[in-house]
Amino acid sequence: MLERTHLAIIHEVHRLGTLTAAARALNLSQSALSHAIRRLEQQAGTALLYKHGRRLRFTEAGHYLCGVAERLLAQFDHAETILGAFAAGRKGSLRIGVECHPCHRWLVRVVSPFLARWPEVDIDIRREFQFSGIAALTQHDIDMLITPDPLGAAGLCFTPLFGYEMVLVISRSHPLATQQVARPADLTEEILLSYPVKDERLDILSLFFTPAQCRPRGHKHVEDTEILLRMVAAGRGISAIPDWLAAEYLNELPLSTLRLGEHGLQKQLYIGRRDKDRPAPFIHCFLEMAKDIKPAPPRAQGTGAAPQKS
Amino acid sequence: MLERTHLAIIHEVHRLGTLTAAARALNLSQSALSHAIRRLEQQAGTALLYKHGRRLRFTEAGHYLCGVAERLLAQFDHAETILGAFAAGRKGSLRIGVECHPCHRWLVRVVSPFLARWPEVDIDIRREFQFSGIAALTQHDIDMLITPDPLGAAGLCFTPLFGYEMVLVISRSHPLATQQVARPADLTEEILLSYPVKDERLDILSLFFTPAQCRPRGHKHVEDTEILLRMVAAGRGISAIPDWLAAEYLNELPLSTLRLGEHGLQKQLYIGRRDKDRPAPFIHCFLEMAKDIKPAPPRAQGTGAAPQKS
DNA sequence: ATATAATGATGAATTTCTTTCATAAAACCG
DNA sequence: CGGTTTTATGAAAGAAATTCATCATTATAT
Repeated sequence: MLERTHLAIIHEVHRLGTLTAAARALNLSQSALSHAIRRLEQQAGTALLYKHGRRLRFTEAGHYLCGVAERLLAQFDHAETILGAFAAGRKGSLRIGVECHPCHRWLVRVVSPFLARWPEVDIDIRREFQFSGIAALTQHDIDMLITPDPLGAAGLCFTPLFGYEMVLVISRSHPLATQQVARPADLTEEILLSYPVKDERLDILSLFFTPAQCRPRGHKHVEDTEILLRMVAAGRGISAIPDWLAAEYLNELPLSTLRLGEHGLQKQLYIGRRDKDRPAPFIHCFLEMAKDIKPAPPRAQGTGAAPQKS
Repeated sequence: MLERTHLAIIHEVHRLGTLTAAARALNLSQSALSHAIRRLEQQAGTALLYKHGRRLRFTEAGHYLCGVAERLLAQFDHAETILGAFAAGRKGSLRIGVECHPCHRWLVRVVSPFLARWPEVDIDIRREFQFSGIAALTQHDIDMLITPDPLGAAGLCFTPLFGYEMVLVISRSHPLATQQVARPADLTEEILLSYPVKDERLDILSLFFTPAQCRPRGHKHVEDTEILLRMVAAGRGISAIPDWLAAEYLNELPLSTLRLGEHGLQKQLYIGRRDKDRPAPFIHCFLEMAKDIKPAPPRAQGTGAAPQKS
């Protein structure tokens, strides 16, 4: 079997001209190389070197192997370099699961500086999970999960990122626009617009309507935040989004925000990872950077995570 | 050090899913693979596999190595195939030295069928040598030498190919054209046209003029046979070429041929090779094919090697 | 020419590395 | 739960590579 060591020997003999020099370069004895070449020749069934004077010359087969050696050794070296980058934690991939649809804009602001700092790390953001984000994290389908619902699961740990309040957004021309607080009973004739997520994962349903044992008249899924809010502004429905996201659009669109119930629908965003396996350094770094970046965009600095009253 | 065996193990584990199956495929025990992977991981400084249930899954680094393995193993396999072709004597290169300028046309007729029969053998024909063809053969610069002058040298053996006679070619309108035999003294006013070869390698000089202690009036070098003979036909000079080569042109050009001296200048073409190293099968084959093909071209079949009388 | 240095080849002894064996631990399945 | 499948591990055995000592050959210098 042709091995890497054989290629290394062939290569050094070619480079340095003599067995003795090649042996020095490889930290081996001349005898070791001589034996190794002889073994290889026997296995290959063909001579690779022949004596010319007291030097060695390559046969055709040997010359061919020389070329192979040069190419393959370079690939081995490269592979080991990359492996070293993996080992040093410089290289890797970070698969981030996001169970919080409107978080996209915030996430982009975390990811950009991260990618600059870790040029060898690939980021992959996933929003769809076969079962749940928690399961995906446990099963190594993702490496981090950003979620407002840190369901306890063995081997996972969650770090809080920031608190926020889910607020109701309605058109500024809506009859309720003058109110501060919305109650479920006020909204039974409305069309609810939401991201395309299962009902049980919509807080406005599970934490607002369902406890009051009522539902909105209709429910439509909208993928894009911008479109969703334009539909709300046009009076085509109502929606519930984080306060900081609403703040971004209040100047641009004719919208009003109302608190959902007496105390508001307070939420907290968490970032979770597997506790068991010692995380790569860049995972730690991502966590730190995520904690530092608040949801408010730069132009609205100072708004912070404080609930936004309508 | 990353070795081929490591790549093979990684590859099989990836292909078959379990260590046990991979071990079967590699004719090793499951334990051997487990130890080998563990050693590799320690050297690399990073995990490559981790347990998921009772199966194994690849880490990112492991996945990367998987890709490397696929590429490199294919290259190893290919290299071994080629090496096998070298060993079996199917592949190689045949560097043929030719010390007989006019032999080119004959050589082409040997090489063509040879190349068809040995598709993996490269042929290289060389006419220029640093010192001599014999030296080139001895020093492994060429593998075979076609020469009319088989100077004995240790470790070489020569096989006769065919005999021929060097004949004088002159214009049909030359005063001597009616003669059968030319003598040196008849030609002292002529211009000798020859291939660009050192004087001592020109038989007409060393074996015809010099013994008679005379020389032609002039001597010019011409590279191409066709041009050389057209110049002769035009009365611009005389030349000496093999009888079989002259025969090819007698119908096309107004030439006459004369015997050089009483008994003619009889020559024999030999093919030489190094005796010491057991030759590759295709070298043997080339030798056999060369022996079978006579200098007369197909359209003049039957002329054979018999000396051609003018 | 002859001595000297350089180089490769070789066989036996040694060392190192790999592989196996036996067994444990964990996980899946009915 | 018990049986089966799968990986992990330590010790022993086996295989393979390496070294040591030495010889043969060739080139170089005296």
